[in-house]
Amino acid sequence: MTTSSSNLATPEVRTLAERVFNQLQTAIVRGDLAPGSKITEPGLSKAYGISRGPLREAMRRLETHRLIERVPHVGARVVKLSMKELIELFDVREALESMAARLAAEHMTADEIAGLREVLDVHERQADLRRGEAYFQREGDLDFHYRIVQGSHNRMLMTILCDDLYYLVRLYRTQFSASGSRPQRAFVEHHRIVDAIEAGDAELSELLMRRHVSASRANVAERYAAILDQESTQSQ
Amino acid sequence: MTTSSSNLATPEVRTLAERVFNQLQTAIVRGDLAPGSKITEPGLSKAYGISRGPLREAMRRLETHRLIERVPHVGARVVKLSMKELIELFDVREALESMAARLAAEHMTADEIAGLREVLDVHERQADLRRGEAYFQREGDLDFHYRIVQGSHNRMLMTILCDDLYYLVRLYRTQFSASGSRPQRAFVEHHRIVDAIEAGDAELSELLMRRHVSASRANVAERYAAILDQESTQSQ
DNA sequence: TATCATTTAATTGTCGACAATTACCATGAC
DNA sequence: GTCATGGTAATTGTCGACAATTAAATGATA
Repeated sequence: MTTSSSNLATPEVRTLAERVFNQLQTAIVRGDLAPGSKITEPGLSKAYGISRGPLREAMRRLETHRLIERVPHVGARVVKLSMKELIELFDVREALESMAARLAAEHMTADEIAGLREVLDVHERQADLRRGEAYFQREGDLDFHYRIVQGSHNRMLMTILCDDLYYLVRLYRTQFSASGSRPQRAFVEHHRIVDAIEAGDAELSELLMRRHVSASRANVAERYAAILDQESTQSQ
Repeated sequence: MTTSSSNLATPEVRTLAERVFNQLQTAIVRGDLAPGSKITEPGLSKAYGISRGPLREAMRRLETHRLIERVPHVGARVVKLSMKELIELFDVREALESMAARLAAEHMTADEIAGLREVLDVHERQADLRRGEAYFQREGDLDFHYRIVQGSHNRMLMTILCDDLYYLVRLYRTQFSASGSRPQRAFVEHHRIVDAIEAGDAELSELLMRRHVSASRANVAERYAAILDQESTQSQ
């Protein structure tokens, strides 16, 4: 709905399970379903007006996307990212996205590169309009990374990153209410990455993307440490 | 059953769906269910003596592990790896396993390193016994990679590599009847990787593992090209 | 004979009910 | 007062049947 389109290619809802999966997925990412809260099959079944059959299928899909955690005979809970898991997520992203950047430099078409530059332009224009507001930038940032992964022309990479991990990235951004971290720096880095890709320099593209993700992780870790510090000072 | 234990930590079959999932998983990896063959819910339901409910759950788990492919309202087929997808798999492995090696060099405990060396010893002893036979070596090779991933202490990495991709690796080895490729080279590479990990040299561990996987991919690609060549000469 | 439309069979999607397991709560013993 | 034990309620796991969709088979027409 609010996404900048282009990437989210309407998952073709052909079945009840798919529809409810989408609804639940957005509900979790948006925070409507609180992290760590228990979700019960009869409850959701009534809430969404479907039987437990397709609902279980939707829940299993949520589980594979790591948005909920299920225990046999016990139940399911909405995932609650810890700092440790967040760092883990960044490490995996660093590995996969740097590889994606390398492959993108080798396989990306002229059209795809043009589209990538367009994303950067929109990105920058929004930055001029509203300096502080980083809401749209976040989606734009995701769109940028999204397109590079697609440019790798590696379907397995696309599945793991776009279908699995990026949901977690968005979930983290709502859970930690992560606001604009380091916009200007990210701009520059994005530009350099695109330059390297356009030049067909696989090695450089990989290196720059690796640094980019790594810097993002360091920034998040720093911010989180600050929050922890602040909380311990307040409460105790 | 035939695996060298240690890693495969008995998935605790607490439900029918889990049991059937394990049975189907081994059946697919062993090739009892032919690649590309269509599997039907009533068929499997009767074959395994369970209703379609838990069977569908098992099938969905197979789908998330990329062992079958499902199309809504149409059906499911056992996955059939193409050469393109195989290369994709290697690229993803290169990215993730090199990261795993880096993290292993930083976080692996002394006990874990000792276990790793033990695997190498067994590996080498078997190589002395039977030069040509590479059957056990393959499992040993997987065990080696498995332990390094676990040594990374990154749960997300472990899930993606061990729970998802390694099933595909084993499937590929049966589908392409990949026999011992380059045992002596792999030995040396394995040893050097462990040395780097033990020395705590993250950079070197990462580099060596990257080269190791990359060499493996090159080897597979070369062999496959040879097979294709041979087939085209024979049939046409 | 080839192509298209219609029918038909089979498979998947969905539903409601029953059984098994688990968690919670109350009661009682130490 | 704390811990163990039993019972009860709720949730998950499983099943069989019905509805919807798809693919194949049959027949009709150009």
